[in-house]
Parts: sequence; structure tokens; C-alpha cells
Amino acid sequence: MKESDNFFEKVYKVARKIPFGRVTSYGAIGAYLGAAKSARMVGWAMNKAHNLDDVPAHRVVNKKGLLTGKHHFDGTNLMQQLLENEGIVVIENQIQDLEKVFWNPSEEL
DNA sequence: CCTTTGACTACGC
DNA sequence: CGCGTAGCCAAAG
Repeated sequence: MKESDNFFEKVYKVARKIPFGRVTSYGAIGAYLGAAKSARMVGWAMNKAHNLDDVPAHRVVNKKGLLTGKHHFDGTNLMQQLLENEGIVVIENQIQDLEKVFWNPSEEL
């Protein structure tokens, strides 16, 4: 393993630590990584995460709790189903009670 | 090396 | 309240 991959590596690391039934935002992860303004980079890392099985990308949503990345899963409601499976209420790609299920790595990790 | 992109976020109209 | 634009940053082509 190479620590040089730290950016993506950190993203994967944090993403794997997301507790069951919780979600976080790209910006929150980015902030934890020290790149708060690079929320997109987190998304890019997630894109590579497709190669990895350990990254629960479905637990990572945008700041509004919107399942923006569901199009990258399989094009259907798979992401929503996964979240609902964890006890998260999702309606129209929008996570309900976001504040209850939101997991902030900067505070809880 | 320079240009494009991309699963974001904030602000403005 | 929905859409557009701008700012942001790093990787891929």
C-alpha cells in the first residue's frame, strides 16, 4: 500500500468508517481530509471507489442529503434501497431526517 | 504542459 | 423556488 495515495486513500478510509445507518457529505469528508473546498475530489475518489468493495459510497451523499451519485451506481434506485435497508428514510432521492443520520467524521471519528 | 472534467457548494437572479 | 454562474481543487486525457 502506498500512502502517497493519501487523498483517495483517506476518502476510502473514512467512507469505510461510516457507521451503519448513517450518511455523510462529500464536503464533510473533504473537510476532514483538510480539503473542505474539494468536495468534488471526494466524489472523484468515489468514482475510483467503484473498483473497491469496501467503500460504501451509497452512504455518501451531497450536503443536502440528496442522492446525487445514484446515477453512478447502476442508474436505478439501488442507492436508495441500500440506504433504506440501513433504516434511512429516502424519498425522491432525498434523505429524510438528514440531521439524525448525518455522520460528521470531524466530530465522531 | 495545458485543457477538460467531475458523485460539490454557495450565491445570485 | 428553480436555474445559472462562479469558485473551488485535483486527477485524467
